Amino acid sequence: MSTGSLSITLATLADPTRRAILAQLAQGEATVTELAEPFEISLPAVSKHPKVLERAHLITRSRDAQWRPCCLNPEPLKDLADWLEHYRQFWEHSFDRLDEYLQELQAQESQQDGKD
Amino acid sequence: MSTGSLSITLATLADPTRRAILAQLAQGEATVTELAEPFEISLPAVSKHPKVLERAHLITRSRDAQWRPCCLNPEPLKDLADWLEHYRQFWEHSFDRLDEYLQELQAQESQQDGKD
DNA sequence: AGTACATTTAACCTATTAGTTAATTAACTG
DNA sequence: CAGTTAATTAACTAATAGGTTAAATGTACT
Repeated sequence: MSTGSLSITLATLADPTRRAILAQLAQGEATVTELAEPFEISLPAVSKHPKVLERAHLITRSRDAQWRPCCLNPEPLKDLADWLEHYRQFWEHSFDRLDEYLQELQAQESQQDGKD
Repeated sequence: MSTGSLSITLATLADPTRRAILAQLAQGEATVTELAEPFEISLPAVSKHPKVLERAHLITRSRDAQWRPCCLNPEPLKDLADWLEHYRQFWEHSFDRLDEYLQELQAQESQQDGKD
């Protein structure tokens, strides 16, 4: 995956309204008006978000008469997850390292206890 | 984790320079000058990124004389990974579901074949 | 004290973003 | 065909981001 599309994915997901829209679409397809319902902002404001999500390939849209149902597309999320995997070791092993450190500390203290 | 900090994490990661810096820090601590080395932009421009990364808690910084070594902090990445998990089913089961759907379709057709 | 190095701050510029209201397009319905 | 509903476009605004160059700060070395 290109650096560029990862940047676009992340920038698109950075907006909480868009993440809320994605969460709603995780429950199934929805039209713009349906998506707009939970928000207090104007309809044109909401309407811009599917466009942004579509440009980032996070959703796809079809046409059903005057409705434009939106559908979640998980591929960019998978790409993001793949990128994140490179860093997993850093959060998974940090407890181990803390643990190691504490054990080391205890070992030193025990040595001192023996000495004094 | 709050919606706000996820937004900050994502917005911070959306910049490719900052992701490159994180990748560099995955190899170990580095100073601003060291971090700047691979980039063509000015030093003050680079210098702004650690500030942003620090605000997002993606790095921590210490002080060693006139150097300010940066160190990766994986917590926000873990939070992001946790958020992403909610969507994993969509990319992992998407083939399965297509498969299921096709099987369902075939089953219905078989029923109809039986009836008619 | 004076110089050199690492980093940041200040002041500025430009592009982009997310919102607004008003107007427009497109499709169905009576 | 007239009216209604769904969605978008247009024109504008305010805030923010990421870069620039020049100046300032902090620390070490001699």
